[in-house]
Order: sequence, then C-alpha cells, then structure tokens
Amino acid sequence: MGEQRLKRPRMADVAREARVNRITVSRALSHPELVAEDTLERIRAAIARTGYVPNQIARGLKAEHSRIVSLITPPQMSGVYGAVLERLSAALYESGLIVNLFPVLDIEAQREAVLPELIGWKPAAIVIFGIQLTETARQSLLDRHTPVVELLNYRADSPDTCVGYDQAEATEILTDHLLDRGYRRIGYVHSANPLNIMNERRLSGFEKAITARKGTVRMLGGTRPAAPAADTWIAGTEIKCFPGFQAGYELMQHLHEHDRMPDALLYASDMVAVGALQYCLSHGLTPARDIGLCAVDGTELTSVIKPGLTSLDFPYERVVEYGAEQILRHVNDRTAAPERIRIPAKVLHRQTT
Amino acid sequence: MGEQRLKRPRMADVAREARVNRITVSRALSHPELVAEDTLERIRAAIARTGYVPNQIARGLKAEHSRIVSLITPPQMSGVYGAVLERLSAALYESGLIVNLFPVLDIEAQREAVLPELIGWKPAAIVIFGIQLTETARQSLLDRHTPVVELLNYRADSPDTCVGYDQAEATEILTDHLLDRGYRRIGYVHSANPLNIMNERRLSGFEKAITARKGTVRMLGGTRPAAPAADTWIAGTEIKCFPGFQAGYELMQHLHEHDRMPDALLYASDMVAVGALQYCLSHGLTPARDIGLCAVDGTELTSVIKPGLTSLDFPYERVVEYGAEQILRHVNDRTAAPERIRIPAKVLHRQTT
DNA sequence: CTGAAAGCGCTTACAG
DNA sequence: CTGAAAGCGCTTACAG
Repeated sequence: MGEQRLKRPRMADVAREARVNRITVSRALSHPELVAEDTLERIRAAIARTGYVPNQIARGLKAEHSRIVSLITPPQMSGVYGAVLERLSAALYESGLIVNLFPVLDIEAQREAVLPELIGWKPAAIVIFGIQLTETARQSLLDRHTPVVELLNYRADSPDTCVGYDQAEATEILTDHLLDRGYRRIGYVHSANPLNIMNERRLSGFEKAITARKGTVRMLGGTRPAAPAADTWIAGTEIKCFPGFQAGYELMQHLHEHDRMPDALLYASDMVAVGALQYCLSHGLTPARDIGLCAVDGTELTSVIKPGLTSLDFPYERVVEYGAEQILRHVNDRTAAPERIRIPAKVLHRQTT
Repeated sequence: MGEQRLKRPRMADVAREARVNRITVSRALSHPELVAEDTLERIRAAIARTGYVPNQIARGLKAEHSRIVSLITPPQMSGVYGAVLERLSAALYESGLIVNLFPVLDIEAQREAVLPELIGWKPAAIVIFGIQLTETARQSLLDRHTPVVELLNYRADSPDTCVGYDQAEATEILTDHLLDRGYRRIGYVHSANPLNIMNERRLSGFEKAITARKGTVRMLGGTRPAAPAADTWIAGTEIKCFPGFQAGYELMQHLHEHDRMPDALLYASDMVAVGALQYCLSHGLTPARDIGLCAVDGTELTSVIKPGLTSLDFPYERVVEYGAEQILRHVNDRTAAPERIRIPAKVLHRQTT
C-alpha cells in the first residue's frame, strides 16, 4: 500500500487507461486543439481517474521552454515589489506557470552572472522590475527568443514588453504639484542606485519640471546634503538616501538639525517619506505648512498614515493583471511583438502638501 | 557568429576539453569528493574556458531531486513574509538553489491541490511559513523523502524542521505585559484564518495569560465585535479582522463609535495595529493612556512610527540565516533528522502601552 | 578513481 | 486526427 503511493502515475499510465498512445496524451495536454473531442474526453477521464500530474521537469527538457517564469528581483521585497510579486505569482499559477526567484544585488557583476544560470532553466518568460538588464544580457535572451516583460515602468522606446506608468511623467506631475502649491526649494530624495532604470527617468522628470519654470537643478551627492540654494527663484536638489523608514527619519533629522530644510521633499519611496513624516510629527514640524512631503510610491501606507501623505495614485492591481496577460501572450506565441502599455497615474493630494 | 551563440556548451563539450568522460564531469559537479584533485582541476579549467552552465532541467530529470526549493506562500507578501522571502531567496541562491513560489489561497481544497503539482518539480526541499500542511500532504512528502522546513514558527512537537519563536509564548508575554501595566479588558485581534497554524498557538498563549490571572476568555466572531465584559476582573476577547492598514483603522473606528473600547488590544499583525494607531491619533484617543496597543510582528514600521508601537523584539535575520542552514543540511542529506530551533523573543516596550 | 550503458518522462519532428 | 522513432542533457547504478 505505502509502497504503491511512492510511484506517481506517468503519462504512459494515462495512455493505457485512455487506450491511446502516450503522444496523444502529451498532445492533449500541450495542444488540445489538435486532438479529437471524444479522444480528449477519454484522456481527461483517464487523467482524473489516475490522478496524473505532469512531471514539469521532464516536460522542460525536450520542450522549447519550461513552465517557469523567471523573476529577476531587486532587493527590498516588502513594499510595492512584494505586493506585485504576490499577485503576479497567484495570477500566473492559475495559468500553470511557476515563478522562480532570481535575486540580484546592486552589483553589476552579479547581475551579469545570473543570466546564464537563469537560461539554464529554460524559462517561458522573464519578468523584471526595478532592475535594468545589461545589453549583453538582453541580447542573449533575444537569441533564445525568451520574452522579457518589464513591470512598473513604461517607456515608449522600450525594446521589450512593458506595463507601467511613465516614471518621468510621475515625478514631473508631482513636482508641478509642489510648485503649484507654492513650494520653491524642492529636494528629490531617492536611492540613486544606477542599476535601477527608474531612477534616471524619475530624476529627468523632476529636472524637467524645475527647469520649465526657470529653476536650477543641483545635484548633491551623499546622504548628508546641503539645502537647495535660497538665492534662486526655484531650486531642485537631488538627495541620495538609503531605503527604509529609519533612513528617511534620519535624513530629515539631519536637514532639520543643520538648518538645511528645503520647502518641500519629493520621495521616490513611500517608506522613506513615512520615516521623514514621523520625524516631523515628533519634532514640532507641521507637514504641508513647515515642509511639503510627497512620495511616488502610493501604497496603502500613504493613505492610512495621519496626516495622509500626498502620493501618486496608481493602480498596481492593473499592472499585475495586464502584466500576467502579456506574459501569457508571449508564452503562447514566442514570436509575438512586444507591446508597451502605459497606465496613467495622477497626483493624489492628501494632507502633507 | 550569432548562430554559434545560440548553442550553449553542454557537459560533453566540457568533457572533451578536459579529456575525461561526461560522467566524470557530472561527478565533479555533484560529488567532487569522489574525483581526483588534478582531474577536478582540469575540469574546472574546462568549465571556465567553455563558459559551461549546467542545464538544471536535465539535471532534475534523472536526479532524485532538482535544485528547486518550493515555497508555499500565504497571501500577503508585503510585510514580514516579504522580508523573509527576500533574504531567504538570496541566501539559497548563493548555494545554487532556486526558490519557486507556490501561492495558496485560504482555501483548503486549493491547498491540497498544490501538492502534486509541487512534487512534479521534484523540489530539494519545501519551505512553509504562515501555512499549515494537511496530514495527507505531509504524508506524501514524507513518502518521497522531501524535507519540509517551517519558518517563523517554533513548535517543540513539530514533525518537521522548524526555525522560529514559540507563537504561544509570544502572545503570552505580550498579554502579560499588558496585564502588568494595568490593562484589564484586552482584545486579541487576528485574521482567524484556520489554515494559518500560528493563529491557534497565538490564541492559546493569549488565553493562557488571561486565565492564569483568573480572567475569562470569550470568543467573539466576526469583524464587528462587542467589547469584552466589564464585569469580570480580567477579560480577553478574540476579535477577527481582515489584514491590512485599512482594516485596522476601521475596526478601531467601529469599537470607538459603538462605545465598545477595551482597555488594550493585542494585534497579530503590525499593519493592522498601525492602522488602528492612525485612527486613535486622528480622533483624540491617546495611545497607552486611552487604549494600550501592541503587535506581535515587530517590523521596522513599529519602531519608526510615532508613537512607537510596543511589539515583539524578534530577529528575523537569524530565522533566515538558520533556516537557510537547515535547508542546505537537508538538501545534502535527505535522511537528516528534523531539528527544532527556538529563537527567543521578548517584549519591546515602546510608547503605545 | 574513472568509464560504458541505460534511462529519467516527457516532446518534437515526421509519417500515415 | 493519431502513432512509431528519436532524443532533450543530464545522473545513477554497475563495472573495472
């Protein structure tokens, strides 16, 4: 009894039950449209009776690709990335695809090394977010006709399928929002990780909004920056900051204690912004009045925190929904052309600006 | 040129380069201790020269198990689970193991169905957290000698390897903390998901602390509970609440508006607690004085929020570190005995109690 | 310590 | 619409 359980039914067992060849069973599973309806019915019944579950490993060996979707994940899974990952893996699982995690550090060499390893799993598709592939990496994927889908970042000139909002536009409309509300010396706080493609585009949107009003954008390195110059009418400053609540708290503390407060701060990360907000609340600074605060990442946290943090209004659910659709489209047709889906975002004005 | 790039080197190519048989190359990779040092050296050089990367799919077909670690993930990846997942996948990746995500819903049937599928990938190990396996599920894994490692939940009587803190003790010491500080009518707020094994143990710790002081524990279903009875000296109430910031906010609102406030609330989830805290701050309720608040999940959020939320002080990093160690131990020796690692936790007293 | 044989469980051409 | 043959790239006994 216990011994028998050790042997899972194989495709041959199903074939015997259904009185067809193993090939036909395989076809019924992979290309049911090529199999006659009554044969299909017999095979389905046999599968149910035997409790057959395909061996995915064997399938992937001969097949052009496995049922694996490789996700190259940036560090920092809690927050937006975690929410997207959770929903994406559930959506793909329903379609019989399994998500594999390939974590990469903020190191170029490691990012290069992950590719051959990843290809060894013959993924049906590759999903990236918060990460930029190197040119050689992209080329080797193209050579294997492995589709790449980028989430959370729309670019009109993307070589791959992408689903997201325009990062440059996001920071531009948020900066315009700050300028419209009268803030003049504005800092843009982000991690400045050069491997995160979003950073560059976000910064460019910030610059665009500032310079459009004849302002100056100054780049200040480090996590202990000086304030934007007070002698220009409009000044934008890039401020680098490690991710996380604590770093946001400490950055604000530094600016406050060294009397280098700008009029407003635009944060790439909601967590860093919330950390800053907590500093303000516990040190007599009134958000909006003493300092404007807003964040690009508009998670649930920004809406439930008091005072509510002004942020981008952006439907993550739809990114996952469309993203999963696109992945399936490419898995079913490896020669499908890339599609670029721009999901509009707008400013959600709350109490911190 | 471009054509050649399409063909990855295979094991046979390395064997030719190193002037050995393919089998020896295979052995050098899987069981290097069985290969002579100089042969090993030649093979290593050949691998470097050819740029060979093993085809993991082919490996898994004949091998007893693949290099996949299957993670059965509960919903809610943002928060603690996301942080653990991120670090675990990075740690395992360094050892050549890839994490596969098997998302399960809070539905028993779906949880049963995932197992055969999961086994189809011949995982080297299975990792669970926040989820309880059914007895038939565990049995079928045992039959295949697939090791199971449970994270974040220590149980002395666990049949599998586990690394975490004692959930019952966690809520017991937090409840004791509340009682010591004078709170008498205490509610325990959690998702009450019957598939999450932690819930049961956490609830038992809460009950134990209450009854130890001659209190009564009453179970109130639903998300709109009545307050604990005021006529008993000590009263504990179980309150069910959906996860997330917003749900915590709304629950507190309900208790407040219907004049059903207990003295203190103990939350399973830090996010729910933070949502409740935000309600208090914006409705004239002073945490600690008007209502004591504390949470089991002691994430960075609880420490950076103002006022700081009393929570469990628990080293997640070590769970991942020990967890990865245990997984590797079982992968290298499938007959290894389960080990139960209890990581102590203590109360981190902040400003909300 | 190293090698010749067989096979893991499927899928992909190719016939019919 | 269905089937006989070959093979995907490795690993596992078994010899020597």
